[in-house]
Amino acid sequence: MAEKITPRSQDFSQWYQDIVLQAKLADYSPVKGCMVIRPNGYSIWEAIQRDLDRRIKETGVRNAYFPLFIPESFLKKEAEHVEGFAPECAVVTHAGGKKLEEALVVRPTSETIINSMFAKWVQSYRDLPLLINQWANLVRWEMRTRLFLRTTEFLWQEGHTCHATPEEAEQETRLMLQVYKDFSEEVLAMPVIAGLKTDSEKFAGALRTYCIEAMMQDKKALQAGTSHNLASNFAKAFDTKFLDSDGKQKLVHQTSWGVSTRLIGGMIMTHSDDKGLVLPPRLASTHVAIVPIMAKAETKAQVLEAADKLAAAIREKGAVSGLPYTVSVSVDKDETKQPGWKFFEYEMLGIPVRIEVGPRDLEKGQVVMTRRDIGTKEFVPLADAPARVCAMLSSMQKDLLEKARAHRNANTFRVENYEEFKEKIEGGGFFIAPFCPDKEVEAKVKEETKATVRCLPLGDDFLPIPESGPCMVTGRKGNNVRAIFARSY
RNA sequence: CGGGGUGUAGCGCAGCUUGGCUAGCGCGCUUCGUUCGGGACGAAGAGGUCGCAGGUUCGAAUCCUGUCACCCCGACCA
Repeated sequence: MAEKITPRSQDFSQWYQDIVLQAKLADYSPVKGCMVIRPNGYSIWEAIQRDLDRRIKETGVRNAYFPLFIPESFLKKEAEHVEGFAPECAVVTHAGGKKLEEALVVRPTSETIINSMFAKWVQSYRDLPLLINQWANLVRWEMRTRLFLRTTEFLWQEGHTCHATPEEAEQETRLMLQVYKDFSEEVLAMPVIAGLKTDSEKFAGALRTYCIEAMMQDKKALQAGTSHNLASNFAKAFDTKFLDSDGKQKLVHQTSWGVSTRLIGGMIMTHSDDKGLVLPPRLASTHVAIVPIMAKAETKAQVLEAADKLAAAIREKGAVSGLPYTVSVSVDKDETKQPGWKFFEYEMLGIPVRIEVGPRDLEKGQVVMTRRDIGTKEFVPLADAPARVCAMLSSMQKDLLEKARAHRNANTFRVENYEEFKEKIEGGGFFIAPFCPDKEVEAKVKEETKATVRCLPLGDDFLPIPESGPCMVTGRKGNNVRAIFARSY
């Protein structure tokens, strides 16, 4: 039984944790840093998988599966890669009752094990492009963990592709970035900024890393997905070559890209409120909860019948409404819980639409509908209810995105100089400024302000474009680009 | 690894400063009855090696020593 949620909005981490635990999305596991995903949480992941998998396949990518264990030597083949990942690897040294000849690393990402196979699969330019994706679990032994956002083991999708030319690889990298951006905004209703990571933030082993960055309600940034142009770095290490049409042996150009269960955390921190979870309809496994008011014995049968009929009518209407999902309706016939209790529970769980059907409504030929995010009650004639539900689901999906976008835009600022930035960063938000990316300068900014360059945004999108000017931090002129600075998760 | 905090019933906590009788409270759970349009009420019940180990004492949840675990903040990262 869910207890009343304790609003602890002054402490965003606690608030977030309350939502996760009380909406029964996840639990702490017996192993520190790992997470047990409960059915409520997993159904969100299933919705993400279903939709994103379709989008990925539409680009021509096919699913496959590679092993959990990676020989230690594979990881060491790409110098930058091993340096980046070695500290957070879990390593199996014993198995079958004895010490292993070669230790096995539990995959922190699969570039190496996949390249060991790609090297065999790719022979000719006719084998290219090779477009592979896998849904898998990973282990990264981080120092600090957070439910959904950074757990020791997590679920993700990782795509790995090989191309004949650098141009094709770059095109694929950008294509998948766009897939992520569209997915994030259309399905999670989470607006993101697509951009390029600076060298100090890029993936270990990549030529370039692109990312999508979202703003949470506490105005901190969350990296929600990445797409890497790996160039031939791994191809060199694994000798992944093909014979081109010009008769020459060439190294393939590769990409890799992924999003994880972190998206669930981001979605929660984007939409939820002190009453609990708020689920965008496209992620909900139940869209409509009908609560029949069954108190009076003489009207009970009539109310239940009306509720069942309404549920059927909504399902029917949903099927022809053009909504990109099957509208799922539940009728709560549990007589041991009072209606009020049910209302609070459905709010906690984030069910998008709640409908009350009671004897007084039936007399007037109406029902009471409540949208989770705005919470105002609406009296709707029974006959109009199915259409109204579909319209509500559709507008809720849109409104959540717009609300989050408005929040982000209202907290995105231009800054002119470093002093101004240092002052304003205390209030949180995104800060856009001309910047000349440089490892040491970025380290200094992080040290002094706890903020990092989240990305160098692509395109103009909504962003206020700073006048071309001197680098915000160093004051140097020339070669500056727009950068977004923020504190992040 | 550094800083802070917490371990007492399934969950949330009080009690500890200043040791004392049978360790309390709220929620939840069980049974019965009345309820039911925003978290119902009454009655009766079940549930505890007070994180663990050692010490001081006539007597320890309480004092001392050690130890373990977890949470939050930071460093690392998706």
